[in-house]
Amino acid sequence: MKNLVFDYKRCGSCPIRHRAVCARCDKGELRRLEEIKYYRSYEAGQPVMWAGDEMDFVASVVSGIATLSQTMEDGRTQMVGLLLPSDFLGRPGRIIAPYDVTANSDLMLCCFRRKPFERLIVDTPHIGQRLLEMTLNELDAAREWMLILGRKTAREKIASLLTIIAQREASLKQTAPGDGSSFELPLTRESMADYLGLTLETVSRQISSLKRDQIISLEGKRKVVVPDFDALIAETGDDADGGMLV
Amino acid sequence: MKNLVFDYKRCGSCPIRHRAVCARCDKGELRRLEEIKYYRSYEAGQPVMWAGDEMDFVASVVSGIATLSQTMEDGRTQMVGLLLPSDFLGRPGRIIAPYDVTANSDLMLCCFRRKPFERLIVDTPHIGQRLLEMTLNELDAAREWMLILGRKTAREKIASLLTIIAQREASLKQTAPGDGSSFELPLTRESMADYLGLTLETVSRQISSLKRDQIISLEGKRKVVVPDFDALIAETGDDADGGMLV
DNA sequence: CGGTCCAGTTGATCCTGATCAAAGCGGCGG
DNA sequence: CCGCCGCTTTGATCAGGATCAACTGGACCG
Repeated sequence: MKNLVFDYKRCGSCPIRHRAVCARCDKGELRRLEEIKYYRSYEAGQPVMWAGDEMDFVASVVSGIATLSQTMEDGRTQMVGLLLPSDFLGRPGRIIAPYDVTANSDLMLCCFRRKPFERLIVDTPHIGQRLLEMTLNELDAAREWMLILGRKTAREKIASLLTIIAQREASLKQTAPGDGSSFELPLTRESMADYLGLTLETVSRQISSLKRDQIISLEGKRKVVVPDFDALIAETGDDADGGMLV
Repeated sequence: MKNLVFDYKRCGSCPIRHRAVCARCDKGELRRLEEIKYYRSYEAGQPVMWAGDEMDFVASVVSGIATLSQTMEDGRTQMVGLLLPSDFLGRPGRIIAPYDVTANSDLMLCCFRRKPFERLIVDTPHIGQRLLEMTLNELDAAREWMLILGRKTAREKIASLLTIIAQREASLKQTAPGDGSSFELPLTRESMADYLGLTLETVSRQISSLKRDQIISLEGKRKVVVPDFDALIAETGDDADGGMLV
């Protein structure tokens, strides 16, 4: 989750400053990337792929939000991944999508055709290493998320989610979230509920409660203002320095 | 989680048939592995490392059970990883342990010193690729686990855990779990509770309930017999073929 | 044999978050 | 302007699992 400072000079030819593949790529590698690259856009709510579909590309999120989720037969759903701009989607070496992927807002993907991308990984070990690093980061985030799902109260869950989003939005702008910081909530109440293993009513109530206790305030429905960031972190149940800063 | 058929012939010089590094290693690579390898054993209950410790090795589980877990300040704990024999522990490229690691039964690790192991990865791309594949498997397991934690009832959680353990034990023996199969439960009620985000009382009650409904029976405290495996799977809430078979 | 310890079981009660229901609030098209 | 729709908020009630507490049974030991 730690922010990667993109190497703009060296990555000039890659329009999205792709986290996985640009920072250390030479001219030839960038040319090969350009050759297998194309863009796709999706409207809010549109499915990108269903679990079980064949994946013919891997991709990087240029703008918008995508979610990974699992659904049970009776309709219960759990979000298992949240992809913000610069996040990576797809798994080299896997052909079948393991989860439903949905555009949660208007979404632009920078896609790379899977087969030649896999060849590129084999030829270019540092790309493989970067993918391993990113996958380990995702694994850490997933395990942090497991603690949230398994052991936190509804209020702590909401505070944790707000903290995570604030930190990720800040890291995209290369800053740290501080007092008075504000950010757009890119999720509906229902998506937040699917993220946290709650119902949308409980999400709404807990947000109202945090508002009542002056931990946050809302401008409109979606913009969140955090007057005292440490106060928000205190509500997550984590100790001040550990946990969420992965 | 799919079982890897070890290449015994080529890995003869690696006593543990290490999943990560043996299957495609040549003589020179195996020699380098031997040079940086050593064994460590731990008693049941003994900590292997704490979150925040410096890790000077990566390792493979030879025998016994290890768990990864996170603990909140007030003592609530969530298990985030369960390592059975042949599973891999550690993260090339990371120096600080992200979670507590505990020996949950007598445990034997085959360790590799971290620094030279990382060098070996750089020199030997197929090891890096194998690590990426294993990490993706762990990520899939973590996300399956998130669905369990976030959306399943206590009874479904227990059934899911039993299914997972049955499948992993079976895969170590290169078989598939079937009707009448039985296995050792390697976890106490409390560990099961930490795995599933429940209390140990609830775990005990749900196991009793499954016993009462003839879904399982127990021999002693730890040996579980499953007369009808499909009936157990039906209790997990997953559809028959998807989900758990990752 | 009795005593202690520990993992597990079972019971009674409580509380958090789910469920069911209704109403508020923009935004948008006619 | 109205009516409709999607999203959100709030209220009333319910229930699943947590909590607190007592008890069982086996292993170990003097």
